[in-house]
Amino acid sequence: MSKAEQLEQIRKQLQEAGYKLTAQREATVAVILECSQAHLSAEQIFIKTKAEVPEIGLATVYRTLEMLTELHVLNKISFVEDGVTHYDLCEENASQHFHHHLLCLQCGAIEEIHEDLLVSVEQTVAERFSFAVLDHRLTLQGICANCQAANSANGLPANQLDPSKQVDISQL
Amino acid sequence: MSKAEQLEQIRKQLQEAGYKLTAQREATVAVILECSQAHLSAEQIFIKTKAEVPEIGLATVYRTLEMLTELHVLNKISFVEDGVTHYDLCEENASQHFHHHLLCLQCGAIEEIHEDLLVSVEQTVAERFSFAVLDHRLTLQGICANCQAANSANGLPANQLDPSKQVDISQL
DNA sequence: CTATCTGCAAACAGTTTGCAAGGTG
DNA sequence: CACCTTGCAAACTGTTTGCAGATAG
Repeated sequence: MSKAEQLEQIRKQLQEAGYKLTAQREATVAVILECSQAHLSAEQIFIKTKAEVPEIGLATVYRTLEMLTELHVLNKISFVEDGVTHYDLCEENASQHFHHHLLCLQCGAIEEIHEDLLVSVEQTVAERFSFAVLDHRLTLQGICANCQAANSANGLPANQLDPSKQVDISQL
Repeated sequence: MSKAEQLEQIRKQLQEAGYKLTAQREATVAVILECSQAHLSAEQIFIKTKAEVPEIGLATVYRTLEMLTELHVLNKISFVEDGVTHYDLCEENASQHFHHHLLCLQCGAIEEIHEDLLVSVEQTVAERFSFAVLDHRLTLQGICANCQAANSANGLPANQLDPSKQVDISQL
């Protein structure tokens, strides 16, 4: 599905839910689609949207994000426990199951995995704990391929954190 | 390992790291050990500690929690994206791998699973994405056994959320 | 005795809310 | 034209910090 189609679909969802189509909302949605891989925070979305629609206020962005979360267009997430909420675009298809994330502890990069790796895990839990699984949140923390290569090049163990290279993840 | 032994061990860790053993810190650690299953927030820990040591201040609790997190005695977590950090006691044994959580979306109960269910998942990711996994965060969201039973008793589908029973998870 | 630690209050950052003005359907 | 939506500023919440006095080692 193309960006334009996605935007059109979200627009329709808003309308069906009885919301009005304002310039601010469209611009916000456009920014979110544009940067869907970036896991932006509200503030970051605000700044990017303000570049398009300068008269927008931060409160409106928050209200729009809240709205989109209710409509299951977005998911709130926080990888780092720094009190900042980031927003993640939901998959457009039927599967309500949330995708997984790989968080590089060295460079802070976040990669998404869209295969569902937890089918058997969820089955195990359902059986062993009588727990009916509806969704999941999985983040694997480690070192991405790039940083492994960089570490090797510097004569360091590839699969161990290089503290000198480590960025402050809470700044992301 | 008993509570007393754990407390003793943490006390030793503090000392070795060059921290002083104050009454406030001991009381805070005691509360955390006491309620290790409850995933308390800083405020909740403060209230329980103040019951023991009334002259303690909230800032001290925050500073102690920060300290214990650095010493890898605690882990910061947030199941619900409400901006409140909760604290989770680390396993005392060698395995640095974080345990998993089952979050009941109906009653808000949180169960811990201490078996590592992700060995094969991590292997898959390592191979397919060249990602060196160091740790993980997994929360399975669904309906606990209790709520399933309650739903059944009320003639509702056991494995589907009963909205009328749903508590505000962000209040936990 | 000295460096660390404490409580308090003020400062902070992210988010939410009340309100009057503006815009959509 | 009625109601929704907006921007602004003020309020709020969880957390952090500066400081003078208290305290552990």
